[in-house]
Amino acid sequence: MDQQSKPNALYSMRKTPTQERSKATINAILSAATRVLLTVGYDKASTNKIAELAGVGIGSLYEYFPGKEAIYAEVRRREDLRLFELTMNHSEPETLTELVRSHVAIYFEFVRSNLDLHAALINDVPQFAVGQQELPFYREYQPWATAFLETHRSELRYDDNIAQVSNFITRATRATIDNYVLHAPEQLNDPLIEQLLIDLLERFLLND
Amino acid sequence: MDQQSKPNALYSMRKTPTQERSKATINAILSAATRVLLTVGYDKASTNKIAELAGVGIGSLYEYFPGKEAIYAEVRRREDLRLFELTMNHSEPETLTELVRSHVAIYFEFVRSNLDLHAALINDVPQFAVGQQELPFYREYQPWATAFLETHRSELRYDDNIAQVSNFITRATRATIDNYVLHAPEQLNDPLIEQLLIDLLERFLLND
DNA sequence: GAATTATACGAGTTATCGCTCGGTTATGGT
DNA sequence: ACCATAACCGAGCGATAACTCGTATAATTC
Repeated sequence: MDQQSKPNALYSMRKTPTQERSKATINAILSAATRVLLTVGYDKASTNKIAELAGVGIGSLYEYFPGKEAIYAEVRRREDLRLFELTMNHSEPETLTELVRSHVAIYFEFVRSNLDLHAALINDVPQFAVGQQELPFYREYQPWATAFLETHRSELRYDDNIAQVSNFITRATRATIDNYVLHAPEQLNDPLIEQLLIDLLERFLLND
Repeated sequence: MDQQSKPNALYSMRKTPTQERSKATINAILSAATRVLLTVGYDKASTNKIAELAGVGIGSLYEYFPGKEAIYAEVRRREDLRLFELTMNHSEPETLTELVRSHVAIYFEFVRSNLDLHAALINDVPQFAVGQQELPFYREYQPWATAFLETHRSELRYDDNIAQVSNFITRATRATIDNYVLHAPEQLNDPLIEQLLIDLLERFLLND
């Protein structure tokens, strides 16, 4: 009864900060964690190292995070949130073609703008699938995209199972680009790849 | 001059075994490593634990592997090789449609047959992209697939950049299925998903 | 069957890690 | 001005990790 029994206590924060300086501390920790990840990798990153680089006492680190997993879960969550906002703040697309093109382009630009970090997040940082709350992007974007497809039903080849189709193309898009980030980052600058992906999605979706 | 200066000494084996019993030892280590991965995860897997479960002295383990990374690189390599053999030992496809269908089906079956292991390999085990030799599948399958597409050029929508197109669809296929393995494993049993992927690829490739 | 080489072993050394705990310092409310 | 509490601190403990090295045993060679 004494210990916290939240289901995913391992991956969420401990205290919720109220004052400004504590938020600054948390940011310093997350920023240092990012730098450590890029220099020594997830495996050799330690809470001590992160705290030291952040200029923060190790005790303070444990005030806010139960461990290294939670820190990197938060780094990932914030990046994911950033992607979501980039995607949604863009001008509302009118047509399906517009949707596909702009969202693919946004994700390409997103990973290109900080390639090393995203490669490290995809490759090194475990995703704690079990018990962790879903990432913002999948949780928020998915219903939105499904609704969009619904309103464009007439143009679609698949007018059934729209939710699953929407899910499928979201996954395929992100997964394919992530694969290039990891295994062939140099090709991300080749416009052909982006063109191929857009083609792939349009041909699949559109009732030509 | 004394120390080995192989570029990727970290991820390859030390001694190459000649006798039968040493091969058995290596197999025991790899098998134990797999079991440890599935029970405690990559992070908490240790060489000591692996050796103990394998019924092998810790000294013996270090005769063959420079560390935990190398062990899991080898586990991954062998699984990848198995996939390659499954794919290539299948009856030679005649048409593009046949190629797409059978290879997609083979990969679906491959991951379904040992879901936990593949999820762990994808999620937990770093891929040591830098300095590590490419995996067998990508190295061997890719040229073969490209050649196949070349001989079916007439049916293709893209008759240019065939190598890149071949590369692209291979990556997209694997990446998409892997994404389901990680984030929505239950849907792998839904025939709709497999159908969507086949559709996606055929529409993209074929000059209808 | 002796010499050589390959294989196996595991106690022990060294390093680092995660994390606590007792305590100090800063902030905001009243 | 005072107090409650939020934030910060870091020495140090216990656990566990990676990895070595001297030694013992099995296999192979000639």
